[in-house]
Order: sequence, then C-alpha cells, then structure tokens
Amino acid sequence: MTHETIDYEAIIRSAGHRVTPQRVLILDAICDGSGHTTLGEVYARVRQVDPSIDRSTLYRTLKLFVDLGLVVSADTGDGETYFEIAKPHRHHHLVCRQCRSEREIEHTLLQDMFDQVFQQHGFKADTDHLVLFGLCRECASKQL
Amino acid sequence: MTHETIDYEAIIRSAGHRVTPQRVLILDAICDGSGHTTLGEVYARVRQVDPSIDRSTLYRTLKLFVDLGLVVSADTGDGETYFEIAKPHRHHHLVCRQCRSEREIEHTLLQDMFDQVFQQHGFKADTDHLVLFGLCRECASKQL
DNA sequence: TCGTTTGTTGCAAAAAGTGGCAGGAAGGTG
DNA sequence: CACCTTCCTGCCACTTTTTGCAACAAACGA
Repeated sequence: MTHETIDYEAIIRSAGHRVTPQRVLILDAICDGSGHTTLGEVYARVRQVDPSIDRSTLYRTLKLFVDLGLVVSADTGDGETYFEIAKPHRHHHLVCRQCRSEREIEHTLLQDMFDQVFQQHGFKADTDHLVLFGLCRECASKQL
Repeated sequence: MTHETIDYEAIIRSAGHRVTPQRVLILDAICDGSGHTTLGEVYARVRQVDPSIDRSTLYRTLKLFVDLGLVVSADTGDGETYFEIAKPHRHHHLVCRQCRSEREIEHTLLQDMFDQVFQQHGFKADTDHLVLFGLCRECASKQL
C-alpha cells in the first residue's frame, strides 16, 4: 500500500490527533486502486471491511486527512470529488473536458509562475494540487 | 450594479433561454457586494427580496449562468463555492489562507505556464478562473 | 496494568443539494 | 391584444453532507 512508505501515524499524532482503526481503514481504502478515488468508492471499500463505520466518520476523517496534508482532494468539475494519497513530490493535474482523462504534471511547470506572482504581488502561493481543465492532445486534434 | 454594463439579457436570450424575474434577481444578488460571493450569501439576498424563490431555482439558475459564462464560479477549497460576475478580462485570484483577503491577478501571469504545459503535454489548458492559495505580503511578514 | 483525560465515533436530526412533475409565464405569431 | 408553444418555477420527495451529543476508547502517567 502506498501510504506505508510514509509515516502517516506520526503525522496524525504530531498534530494532536489519534490513530484509530477507522482512520487507518479509511486511509487504506484511499490507497486501494490506482490514482484518484471517489468518495463513493472509498465508502464502499471501508464498509466492506467494517460495515459499522458511519458516513459521518468518513466525511470527518477525509476532511481531517486533507487538512493534515495526508490526502489530496480534487474537484474535477464533474460533481465528484476525488481523493488521492499525498505523494512525496508536489504535483498537479490536467483534466480533459472532453474525454475526462487525467494526467499528472510536475510542479516545476508552475514554479516560475508562482515566483512571478510573488515578485509582482508579494504573495507566497502554496497551492499544492491544482487542477487545470482543457483539451488533451487527442481530443484537441479531433476538434478539427 | 456591475452587470448593467454588459447586455446579459441578450446573452441569455441568444442562447435560447428566457429572461425571468427570478434570473434577474439572482444576477443582481451576485453583483451585490464586492468580488466573490458565496452561495449562501446569494440565497440570503434573493430571499430577502422575494422569499418565495425556491432553492432549486437558485441552483439551476447559478448553473445556467456559469454555463453561459455570465458568472464565474470558483471552488476555493474551503468547502464554499464562490460566484462572481464574469468580467471582460480573463483573470484569476489569490486568496490568503490567513486573512482570507482576495486579490485579482492578470491572466498574463499564467499564460506562459499554459504555453509550457501545451509544449510538454500537448494539453490546451483553458481554465479561466484559477484560485491560488498562499500567504499575502502582510500575513507573510507577520509570520516571522 | 489501571485510571484519567480528552479526542473520536455512531446515531439521529438538520441542512444542503438534486430531480421529477404540473401549473404558470415568457416570447413569438396572427 | 389574445393565443400558443415551450421553457421555468415552485413544490415535493429523495440523496448527500454536516452538526450536536452521549458513550467510547486512544494515549499517557502513575
């Protein structure tokens, strides 16, 4: 599982929160499958292991994880919110409006822009997971 | 009111939609106040003028306006979705995590980044209203 | 290991958001 | 101006998300 490579328990504890079976289970569920996972999928996986877990717990836990930076959430615009375990490298996503495909991009591509924003406005941007919408290469060529 | 400078009625009509009192009222409500407005604020203002307007009407109208490009919506990540009347120039926002202040930035600052994304990934980004989080100059200096 | 403290959980109820439907009204035509 | 067509709105029922609260259990010290 992806998150076993980072010490998530320490992160939770050091923020003054507790490591509970529910939280561990939910984190596991987010890591199952590859890449982004929807809230519904997470809920289904969690309930499969422990049907007694309440929806409200899931919502609260997800919010906590996002606040702690353990999990990254992205609203891809199609109504569903996606969750993904935080990766060691800062990255962002491209989402095609047409075919809905996703693609990761390196943070480096945005760093220059962040630097310019800082120079011109003194604003230290720290957004760590941006979603850019547009047309992917394939769909763009079909548009002709 | 901001939107009186553009012919929003023509935009609504030319798209095959009707100009109703409810729609006008909701557009007015979005323009009240400066800059971004939350959904809750819009609802409160609308109800103040006409308490009979239904929630579903507000949601449907907001969605319509966004589709038409009359209104720009931005998910600022704090759970609240913000709405703003569309402005003639493409722009984005900086939002301070600390003091919640907002500031507009020119699209030019992002264009280079969009160009690079296109060069490297063939992806035509067209996101027209990005929200970057971080620390504004004032809050950053206080952090010391 | 036991007891204490305090963050968490599950439950229940409220609030927010969505979809179907029938009556009502905007906009066009004669 | 009256009529007609079609889109909109308000209402209702339903799903999703959030909140208050009492019981529970993780973490820590003795």
